[in-house]
Amino acid sequence: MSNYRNNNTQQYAGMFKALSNPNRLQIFLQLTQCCTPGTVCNNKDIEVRYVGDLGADLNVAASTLSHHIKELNRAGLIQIRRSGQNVECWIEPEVLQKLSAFFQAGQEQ
Amino acid sequence: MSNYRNNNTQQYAGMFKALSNPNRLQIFLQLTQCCTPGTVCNNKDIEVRYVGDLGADLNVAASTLSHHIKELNRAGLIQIRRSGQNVECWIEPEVLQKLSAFFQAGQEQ
DNA sequence: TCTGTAATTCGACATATATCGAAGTATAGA
DNA sequence: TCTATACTTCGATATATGTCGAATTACAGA
Repeated sequence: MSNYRNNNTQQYAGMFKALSNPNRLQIFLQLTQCCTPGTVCNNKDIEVRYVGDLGADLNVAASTLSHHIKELNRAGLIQIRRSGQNVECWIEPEVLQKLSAFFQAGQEQ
Repeated sequence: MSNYRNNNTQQYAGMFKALSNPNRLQIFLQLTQCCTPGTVCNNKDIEVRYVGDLGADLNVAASTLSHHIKELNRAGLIQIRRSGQNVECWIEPEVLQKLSAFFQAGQEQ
């Protein structure tokens, strides 16, 4: 047993732990939605959202939201960057590719 | 926001929670390995293992192993069936497809 | 029926986590 | 410099989780 997945068990377990909380999963899913309803999608754009917006329909305290953002970032799932008063969040496409491939690896043989 | 992923947030969060424990993730990964080292793979076979074997290199008590198997099953990630003294475990291929697609959905647009 | 192996259930316990509110920091704008 | 907004940090707390060992159940074989 020694393929790339088994060598990174801790890392993946950390990602899944971050996604195991329904509120965090919602935040993550919002960041995977590439365009706001009614607009045209553009392949090349990476969707960026502000922390505050991500928590808008989540019904948690600001401090809790901040905590969740930090956890997602720590797990390597999202990137964050301050922009004035706001903090921008986004997902690097490689993260989604990596996770998708993780579950495909078992199917291909 | 209303695609198939967002409508099943709880279900997916449950799966990720099950995979968030390193020992459970190891068990899951073992079940995705379709053939034992040195043998020839066969597409058509679903890999089945006994509970005891899955815990062989895990260093947890039998009761803990049993608990983890139950959690994985409860999350819908693995199937179990008693076979004599042993209990067989396996992953339905659709589960892997579903999880892989979950992370692909954000990339395709 | 007895024995041994495989697995589960149960109760206990230490640790981790989700959440909150209060207080603090960072930034923009008047 | 003052104020408002966005976000973070901190401490507290209730709840969930991972783990164990002991006891129990399921089954196979002598």
